[in-house]
Amino acid sequence: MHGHSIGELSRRTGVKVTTIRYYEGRGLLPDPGRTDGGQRRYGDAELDRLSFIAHARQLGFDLDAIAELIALQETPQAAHGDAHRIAKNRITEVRDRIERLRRLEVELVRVLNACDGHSDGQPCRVLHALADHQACRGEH
Amino acid sequence: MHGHSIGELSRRTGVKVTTIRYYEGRGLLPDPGRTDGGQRRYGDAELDRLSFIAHARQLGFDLDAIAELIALQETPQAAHGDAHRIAKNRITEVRDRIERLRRLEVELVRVLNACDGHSDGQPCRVLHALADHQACRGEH
DNA sequence: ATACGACCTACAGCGACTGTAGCTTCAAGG
DNA sequence: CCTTGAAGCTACAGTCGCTGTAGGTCGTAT
Repeated sequence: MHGHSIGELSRRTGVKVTTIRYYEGRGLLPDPGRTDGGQRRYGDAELDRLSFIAHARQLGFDLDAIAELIALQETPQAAHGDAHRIAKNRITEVRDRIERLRRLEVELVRVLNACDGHSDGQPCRVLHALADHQACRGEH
Repeated sequence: MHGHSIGELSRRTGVKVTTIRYYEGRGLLPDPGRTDGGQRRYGDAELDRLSFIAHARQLGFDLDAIAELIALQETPQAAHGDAHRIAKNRITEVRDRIERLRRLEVELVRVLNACDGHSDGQPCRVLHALADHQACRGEH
């Protein structure tokens, strides 16, 4: 038997078996060869491509962006502009997300500090602070 | 006619009409009164609760956590511990997320810098850098 | 009385998987 | 060669938090 089984690909890339099949359904992986019994057998090219996908996913690219990047890989010349654009978009997204999360953190700390945790019998002021949107005007 | 229509609640809270009905289905809002014709009519208590939910959602609490916070509001005494725990968990989540995004940003910049964008005819090195998981060991 | 916007229910779809049910196949040990 | 058990197969439902659609009804102003 030559070729890697789907389980072996899974072990080597950390991508779950069901997810690999899902990627195939989405067109990110080609229909691999099959054994007589109908089980998938992969070559090293598929392993490389799956590693690429896994890494790009960890970097937060969505599957459409990854499909586009794969298409660029297949036409190596003149792909710089597109690849750079996709990567730059992603960096911008990440920076925006960080900025928003930082403001969130500030406000969550404010909410938590609204109550000292000791005024027994009184409603917790955290709950009140959560209801109060006035205090965080412009933060989100 | 007394009571607010669902559209009025929507306008006042910024929560879409369909979303308000969805919250009702999820048990976050009570079954409100209805007109003879079957349209929902809300009081101020529902408006307040919806504002609470909207604000908590903006802070990234999931609907289960919000349901728990609402339950705490209804039993004001001794709710401090729970409310603080939920809020602290959220802060921890947000900080983790920021940390991971920061590492992501560093690596995305590395990926983008892998190619100067000018070596025409050669495959773009951004694509290679995306495939190469070795260079970012331990980063994610 | 009519027009028209707002409302109603019920259900399908999104993204990126995950989990389940109920099978079949492969590879190793006896 | 035969059995066993892990690994594989398909197909479809469920996750989360909505959003959108279809096809109808209601409320209010003129």
